[in-house]
Amino acid sequence: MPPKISSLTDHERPSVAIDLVLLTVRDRTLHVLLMRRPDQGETWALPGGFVRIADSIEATVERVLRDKARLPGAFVEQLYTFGAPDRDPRGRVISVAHYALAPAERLEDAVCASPDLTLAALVVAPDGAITATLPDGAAATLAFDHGAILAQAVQRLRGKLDYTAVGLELLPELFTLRQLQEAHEAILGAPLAKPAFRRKMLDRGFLRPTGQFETGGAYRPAELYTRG
Amino acid sequence: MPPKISSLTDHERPSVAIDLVLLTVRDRTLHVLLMRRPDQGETWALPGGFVRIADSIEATVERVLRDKARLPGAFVEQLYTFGAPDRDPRGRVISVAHYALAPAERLEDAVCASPDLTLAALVVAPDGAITATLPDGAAATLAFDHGAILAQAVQRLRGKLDYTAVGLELLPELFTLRQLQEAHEAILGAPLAKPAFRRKMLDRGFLRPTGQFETGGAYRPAELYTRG
DNA sequence: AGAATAGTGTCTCTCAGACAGTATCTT
DNA sequence: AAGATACTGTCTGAGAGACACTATTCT
Repeated sequence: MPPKISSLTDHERPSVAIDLVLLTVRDRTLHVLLMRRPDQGETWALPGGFVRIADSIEATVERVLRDKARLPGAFVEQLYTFGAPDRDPRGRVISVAHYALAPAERLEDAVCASPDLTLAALVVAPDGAITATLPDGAAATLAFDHGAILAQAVQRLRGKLDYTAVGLELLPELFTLRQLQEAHEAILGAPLAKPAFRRKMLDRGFLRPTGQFETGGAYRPAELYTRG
Repeated sequence: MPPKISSLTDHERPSVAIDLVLLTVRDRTLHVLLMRRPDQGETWALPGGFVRIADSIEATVERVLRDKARLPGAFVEQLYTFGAPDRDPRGRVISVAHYALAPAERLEDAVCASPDLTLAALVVAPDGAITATLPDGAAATLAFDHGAILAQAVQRLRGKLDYTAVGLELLPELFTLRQLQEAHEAILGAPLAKPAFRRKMLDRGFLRPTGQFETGGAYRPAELYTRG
């Protein structure tokens, strides 16, 4: 019997999980959805779940998105697979990390529906280190290597902003160019020039004007756009 | 006992493997290292191996690189994790795919040392589909989902060419700008303008002139550069 | 001398950043 | 009318592509 086949049956196998970095923008600040971990003291964790033997990775992500974050159908992309032998003290767990984006309202609904969820603001230090700040102002202690996963998700998102329409996933159906620019600025942590931002977005054809305008504002209403 | 803990012990666990897309440039064409699979008929596969329970993913990659491809220390980066339940007919195997780059000479040495290895040229069809062509001119039949893994590796490499010095990994210690340009052109499948290419490479500081010149050429010798 | 390639100078076009200006809405 | 914001026109500088030119080596 060739050794390759025997490896399938003989060797002890690790558990495989997925973890989800669910990001949104609220109050001009990037936020992440965290779950309370009662078994780990006052630490917080990214929503996650084990990959069952008959499920694909994508199906597992969708299940976690539905059951733990109550956000089926959000934008998701695979991020990186973390497999250090000691990353989870409970045993050997390899985690296929994903990041997901959703409008703030949808995440707020999810947080209201479950007392174990919270939205933590991401504060970027001058040296680039990221701190997740809980609503009470305290810094969240993250379980396992979830801090590293979070940092990598933010980095990936920043890189994708330049050449994709990924920022649109953070906004509701109809939005103004100012909202989109504020979302970009929140992710990049730096201000952007308005005229250049407008031209770039419109020239690329990622969005389409609707002819409708925002209401309720104190000043001149801006036009509403949608994905196009 | 909370359900999270029980998942670690109760559930049936998948096998986890790594697969390696080992790329190089030879004769102005991108090539990939393939292994013969006697148990799968006349099909070819990417070098790979199972992640042992106490090994990290990186250690597994290094082991495969050393034992199967005989190329320790090559440039490697994680690519994507493939986890469709039916991707391997022998059982449930989740594969963390990586891609690696090495100079052609080093890969040719590895191929000479092992009769189960070959270098297949990657021919890109007008529609973008990639065919691995064996030295005898026949198209290689790839095992499992290795065709999809290969395609994704090429796509990632193309994207990285623009903003990183990743092309240098494909060349020997000393190289000319023409060699570097030919490597880029082989990966992109399109010709590049010489002056623009020179300026970009030199301005970015990725490489450093050595003052030495190539020898044995039929015409004017070009200066040799190295990483810097 | 001629051929082939190495390497450079210059023009243009595109695009991002910056600034200032005009337009339109609310109070 | 005043004030605030939406939206636009224009200048400038950086960088890529195209082209032509000079430089150097071998036959």
